[in-house]
Amino acid sequence: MAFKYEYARPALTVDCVVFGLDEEDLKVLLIERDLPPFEGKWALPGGFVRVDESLDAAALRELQEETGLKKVFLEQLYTVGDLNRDPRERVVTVAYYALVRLSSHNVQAATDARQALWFAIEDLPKLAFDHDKILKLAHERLRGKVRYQPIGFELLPQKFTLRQLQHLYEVVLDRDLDKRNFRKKILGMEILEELDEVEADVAHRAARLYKFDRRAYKDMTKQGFNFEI
Amino acid sequence: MAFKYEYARPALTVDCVVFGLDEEDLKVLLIERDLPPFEGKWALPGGFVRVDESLDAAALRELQEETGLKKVFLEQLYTVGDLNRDPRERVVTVAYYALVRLSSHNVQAATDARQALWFAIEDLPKLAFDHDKILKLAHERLRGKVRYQPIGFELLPQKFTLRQLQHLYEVVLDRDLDKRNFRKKILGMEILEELDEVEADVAHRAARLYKFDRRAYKDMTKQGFNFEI
DNA sequence: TGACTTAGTGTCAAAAAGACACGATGCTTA
DNA sequence: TAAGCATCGTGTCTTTTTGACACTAAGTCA
Repeated sequence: MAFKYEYARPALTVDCVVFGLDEEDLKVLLIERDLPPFEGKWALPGGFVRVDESLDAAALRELQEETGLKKVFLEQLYTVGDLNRDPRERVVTVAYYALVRLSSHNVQAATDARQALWFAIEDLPKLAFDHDKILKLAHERLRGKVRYQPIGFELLPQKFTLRQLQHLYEVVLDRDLDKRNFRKKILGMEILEELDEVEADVAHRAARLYKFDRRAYKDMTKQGFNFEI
Repeated sequence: MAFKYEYARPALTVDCVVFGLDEEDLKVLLIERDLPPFEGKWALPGGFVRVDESLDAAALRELQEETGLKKVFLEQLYTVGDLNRDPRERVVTVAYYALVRLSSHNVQAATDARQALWFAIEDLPKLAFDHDKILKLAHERLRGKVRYQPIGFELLPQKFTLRQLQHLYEVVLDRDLDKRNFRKKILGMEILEELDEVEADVAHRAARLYKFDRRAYKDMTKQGFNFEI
């Protein structure tokens, strides 16, 4: 007990809502807690912020420690500080959300976690603390933001088909999109680079692959372009 | 020094970017600090979060203590936790932004503040800590959010003319809007209640007054309506 | 009562969104 | 190796939305 303060201080943590996408669903990565409180319960990966690391660094570190994920897209979501959200003491948590390419990451439980598993967002277990609220908030943020910022690409492989891209928006926005209108719109933006490659290992005509052209996008935003699906 | 912890903890504060609108400009409320660090410098109103109050409550309390403002529209903005943002020690701050009806509030400096003053957002003094970054972030958030959430009304008196409403958007979005198109659009939403009253004390034909019909807006959002300017 | 200031109003053209269907391609399998 | 199957890739037309644009009406002031 080496650290003493004149006034009581809340503990400070970070928690991450990690989204991934497969052929079917939008998924969220949860860990099974290995320590009390809520031992054995599912929860968002997260943990205490060290006094000598930034909030972003803490989120990245906890993600890696508890799930093995590195170098993911990460953005701050909201800070939750209700009085009794943790049974031990006052804990304020800075929530983040992350987007990962599901296919290219193997998750692996580690520190403080028995296991880390992907859950379809439509089929979640009960969560520890107020993590269900945080998750809901993250889902709403994702749904809102994906429409006017090109963050959806973070959920896809670097090379993707227009079908995959459309599927992404259909899953996240939870509504069907018209194929021809979608293609017209997204290609009209000129932020996709058309590759001389088609998808492999499909039992039908293979679709062309595209890449998100981040440079073109940045240049265009400087000239007032607004991404919008 | 009665509070002891096993690990060092960052201090936790809240800071508020308070926006107001007058006939000319978008303004921000700043306080002149009465204590070190940055004594005598301008800063955002804010202060330490008590261990037994929620973050929102802390923001409201600090606003009232330092500026006299009560019952304002308040929304969380972002949490900043860079390592050396405070010269004393590690301080993490949860930033809020607030919108007030400038005409109907008298601000008054109190605890920890020599004075509280409104500054035009185009003409700000140098600020303490990293408050300039927070303010910029708040300004961007306001500009973005005002277009798709009806929060602008918080900056106007309860009864306002369409001219005032248009002026609000012109100031916040920093571009001119066409009078007829603006009126067509906003009246077409059916979220304004037309009053049997006109503005008073003007040296020309008086304009009709309107009220934001919050109930109609809520009903409509449930049916999928999306506010957008 | 005339000058001044702002209120309040509609049309038309351009652009964007949205509905809609079929031949081409490439793999599978009988 | 031909027929079947699944998905790819494409264009037109209608409706809706956006945006440009100017004058008369009302009320105040000198």
